[in-house]
Amino acid sequence: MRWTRTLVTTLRDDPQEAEIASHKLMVRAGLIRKLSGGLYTFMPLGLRALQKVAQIVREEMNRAGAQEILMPALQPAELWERSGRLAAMGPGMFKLRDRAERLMALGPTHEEVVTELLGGEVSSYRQLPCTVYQIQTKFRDEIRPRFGLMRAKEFIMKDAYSFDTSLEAADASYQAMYDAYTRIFKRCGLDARAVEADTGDIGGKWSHEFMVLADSGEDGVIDCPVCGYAANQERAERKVAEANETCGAVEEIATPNVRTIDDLVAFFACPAERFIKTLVYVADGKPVVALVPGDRDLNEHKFKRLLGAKKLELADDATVQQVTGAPVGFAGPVGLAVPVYADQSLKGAAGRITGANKADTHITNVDLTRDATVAAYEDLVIVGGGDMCPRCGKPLQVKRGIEVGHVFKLGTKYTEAFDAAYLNAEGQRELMVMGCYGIGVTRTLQAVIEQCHDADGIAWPVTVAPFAVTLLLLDPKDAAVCEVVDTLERELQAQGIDVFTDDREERPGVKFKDADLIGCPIRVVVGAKGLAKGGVEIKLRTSKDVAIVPVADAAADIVARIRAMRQD
RNA sequence: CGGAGCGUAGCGCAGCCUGGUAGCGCGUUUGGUUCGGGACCAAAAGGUCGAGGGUUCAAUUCCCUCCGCUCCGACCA
Repeated sequence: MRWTRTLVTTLRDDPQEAEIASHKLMVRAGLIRKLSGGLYTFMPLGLRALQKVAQIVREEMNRAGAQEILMPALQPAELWERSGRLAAMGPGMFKLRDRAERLMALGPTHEEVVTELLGGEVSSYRQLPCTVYQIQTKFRDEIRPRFGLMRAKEFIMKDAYSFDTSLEAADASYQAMYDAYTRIFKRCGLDARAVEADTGDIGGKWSHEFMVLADSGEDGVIDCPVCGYAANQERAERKVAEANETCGAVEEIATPNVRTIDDLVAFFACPAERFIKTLVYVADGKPVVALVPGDRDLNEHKFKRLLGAKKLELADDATVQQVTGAPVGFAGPVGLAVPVYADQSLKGAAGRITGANKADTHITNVDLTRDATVAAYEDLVIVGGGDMCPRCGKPLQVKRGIEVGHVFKLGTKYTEAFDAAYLNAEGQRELMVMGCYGIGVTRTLQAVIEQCHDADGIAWPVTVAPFAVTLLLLDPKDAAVCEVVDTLERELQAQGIDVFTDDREERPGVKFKDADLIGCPIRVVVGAKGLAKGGVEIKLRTSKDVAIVPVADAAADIVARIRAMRQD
């Protein structure tokens, strides 16, 4: 392909809207253009790279035995009512009405559609197991679209769904997808790892996320360097020792205007972990209280899961006043009429300081077991670096990660809602057991750039590069140079190699800079000077070495280099 | 939605505080000199100063409302 015949406009300056490297580079290299918040056009170079990623996904899905289908993005909302997710998704789902005023939705995911579909198609155990997938545009009315393609309102997802006769069989389907994911991210040149994850709204019991480690990642990843335990920070657990403390009688202390943990630390001259933070929440309309050590934050995901609540939010000031009888800042666990849950690290805690449920007052020498009624001691805090690994007890590390894929074991949550049953060998109806598996294809593309770039631009892995080769035509008016370029292009294309030729009337410096920015793995320079020195110049994007190769050997040399890169 | 900031030419920005209707760099067009790591000279095109309202003789500038965008939190591939 020739640059002068292609819509590729590179930018010298970083776009004002972009914050992270991959987003800046995608805009600067002319891969994407923004239409509006969270909505992007793929330009020719960006689309080529996207299609490379999609093709890798497709090949590995097929290899894992999944069948490609394509479901409608536009779906009747009634389907979502049946699964109960119309409410659960809430404003996160794009909704509209057709001319008959029927409520429709733009699919944010496809569990409902696929379960309805397979429920009708599968009637016998002989048809199982069955895994289907699609690569399709999804719509989510994100509260805050961010970082270009990382969190967009419209994005391309590969979603796969497995249907099995039993939990054991479903485990095998899950493992097949897990393995396929590992291969997909490796082939994309990504350093991705699977971590234990929270299941969120999709539901189900168990899930793994595939994380690309990057400082710009939106998720915290907890990682044990000793035993290999890895989990999303939302789910990560820790090992704690029980407190087993004792103390004297409770004492009231006047603490006018001392509300926050920082205030308390200053007032009592005592470390934050000696305080008990009392948090009032409202779970599905009912107030509940969570206790965590003063130096820790509550993990709302864990609390929500423990309560089995659909909705959990921090109580407003009026509710706090009602529950504790005191203004915000003086809540404590003693004498509350609502259920109280405490972090496991507070089991046996005594001699602690907490709110007195009375304005401008705290109490000391609190023994939780003696003075309060705690419904349960459970793991409730956000695990951080330095906490102990739940498996081996060694210190954990925190890293940042980009979630590029997620695999779930769903069980029968959806097959039950849609009565998706089959007849087993004994002729009895049984619900199919499901799994679902997503890859953010557009996000994966950006993650590749986030991981593969330097100060000069993108450094594509050969497997997803929009072109394997950029050919710089340095002297477009020199007939000999043009002929070499024509021949090389032909020879490489005959071998199935994508070549992007910079045939613009630009000075060499401009072409070098743009070639680095766009970042194709191999750069070939054809110019009068080079030819005089004996041939064309071949350089890898990731190396400084330049090889001068005779024109006659150039094509073979390039092909060999690409093969070598594909091997890695 | 809560908090912070921004909106001036295709892109990146200045001007606004202290009103007198716009300027710089990049890019684009034309001509010339250049030509191996983002050249130089000359000329030119390109702007409802986000939208609406208010104050004023006069608003890009001051005030109000709305819209859009970006960043920090809850959602997620």
